[in-house]
Amino acid sequence: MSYDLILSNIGKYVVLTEMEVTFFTSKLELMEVKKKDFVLHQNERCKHIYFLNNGTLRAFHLSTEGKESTVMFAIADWWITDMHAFTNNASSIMNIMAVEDSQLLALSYVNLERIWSQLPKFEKFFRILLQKAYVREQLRSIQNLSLSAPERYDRFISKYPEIVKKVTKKQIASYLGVTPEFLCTIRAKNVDT
Amino acid sequence: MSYDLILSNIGKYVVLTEMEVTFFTSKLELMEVKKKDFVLHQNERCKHIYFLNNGTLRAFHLSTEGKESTVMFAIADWWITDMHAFTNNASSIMNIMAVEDSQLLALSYVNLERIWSQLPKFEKFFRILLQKAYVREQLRSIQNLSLSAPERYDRFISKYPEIVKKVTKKQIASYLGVTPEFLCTIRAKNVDT
DNA sequence: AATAAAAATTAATATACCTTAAGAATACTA
DNA sequence: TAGTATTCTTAAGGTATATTAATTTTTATT
Repeated sequence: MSYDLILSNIGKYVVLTEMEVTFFTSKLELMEVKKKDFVLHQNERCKHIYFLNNGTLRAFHLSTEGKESTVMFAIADWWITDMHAFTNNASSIMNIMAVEDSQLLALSYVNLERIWSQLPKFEKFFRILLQKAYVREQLRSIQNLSLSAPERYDRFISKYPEIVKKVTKKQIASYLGVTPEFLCTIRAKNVDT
Repeated sequence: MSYDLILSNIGKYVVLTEMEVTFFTSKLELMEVKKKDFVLHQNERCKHIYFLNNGTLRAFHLSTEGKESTVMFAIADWWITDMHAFTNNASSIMNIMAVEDSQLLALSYVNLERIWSQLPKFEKFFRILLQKAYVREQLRSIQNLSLSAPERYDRFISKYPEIVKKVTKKQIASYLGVTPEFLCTIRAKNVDT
């Protein structure tokens, strides 16, 4: 069933009653997207937060010069959205696109606010989710500042082996902040990978 | 009084009763630190989250090669901690040091858990706090990937003018991920700043 | 006020990473 | 299945930023 994964994801941090499960799942919309479909377009409103049942998504910022910067990848069991645009009803600074055919559960901000007000447990759950997201992003900043590109690549492949299987080298390069050509020379020197 | 600022900070997002204020403030410890005092040492446990009443703090990671990377600055009305170490009772990956004499309110994790369990409003407050921290950090990642050093410097001084007044150029350089020498040449070209 | 220490500046040289370009390998599409 | 587009790879040359070092300015200490 489509809700097993999301319920076990939430169940890691809070325990829900049957009624709470019913209320919560009634707010979810199941979505199927094809490879290369846009889940979110940059500069448009971001109405939903998405949970990945399966597949792979990529969030990327497109600069005025046409340069892509990958903000994050998401695979099964991950949540993804443009958090600023989502929580402030602002226009988004990133695109979210399917790397492969994917199945998502979408939750609108309007519904999330209803959930928060009726089920305070979800405030706790999202607090924990955001705590982990913040820690992850802060660690990324530290590593961007303190490590060379080859070191960042090594950490990436050992930290996210499942993502490495799904996305192109070019996309990894744009996450690490190097050109695909330079990532290639990095890999040529790493005899192993 | 020492609690005015923190209560107005919290009051922006949740409304507290008098009893809740009393309960919450009873968990805070007032601390005074002198310039260059360590509030947190890297590799040690991080027991507290800190709210700045006044002064300036800097969080920085020290690599094995001795290179400093500034993770964040905090001025009056900001919260600061090593979030990973704090929430997981893990050893910290950063130092937090006073840039100038500062007055802090410290809240231990043990007490924060008591507050969360007794006052669910504080789950909401921290959810919002973490949401903003995550968005800020994600934006920083995007800018590190997509902008040149001079552009990053321009954004920094226009986004954080109050911090610019308090910290050294060297510290700003280590936040931007450039050497102090290079920041200097950037500034020399910017006729204005 | 004098001295020491740290930060800021400037400049020469070095290097990590980028740009451009072209060919080879994979992956899509008709 | 061929044809086309995309990604990956390799290499030459270029640029942004680092390194080293020396000087000046600012800040801290006695």
